[in-house]
Amino acid sequence: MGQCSKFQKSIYNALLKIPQGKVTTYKILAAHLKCRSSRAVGQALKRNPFAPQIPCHRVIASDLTPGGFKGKKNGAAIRQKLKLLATEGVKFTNGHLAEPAIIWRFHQEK
DNA sequence: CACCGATGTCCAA
DNA sequence: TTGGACATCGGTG
Repeated sequence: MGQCSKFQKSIYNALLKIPQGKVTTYKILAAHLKCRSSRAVGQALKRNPFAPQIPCHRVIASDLTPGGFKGKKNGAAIRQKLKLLATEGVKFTNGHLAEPAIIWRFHQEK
């Protein structure tokens, strides 16, 4: 972790607060970090050297599509992401999140 | 549906 | 120190 910037530490710390079975979005996460660019968050996650110990797979896009995983926006990596999420009880149907109600918003801390 | 600009951060030269 | 590249988003045509 010594190689990580404060920004990345904040991201990883926030990720660890997401309960199993819930997901958040790049935008929500960015807002929680007081960062106006969700893109910056996505780039940090791509660089995440600790996947999947740090649950970067619990972050999806705002339109409820899976987003990316392991640097890829589609392909085997995404299938693995969906599989991981399925293991945690998060289901996707027809390419989008089945139950938007499980989206984790940081405002309630529990 | 496709394109484009705004936005914060990281990395290589 | 600087210029491009991003696991994005929202607006617009």
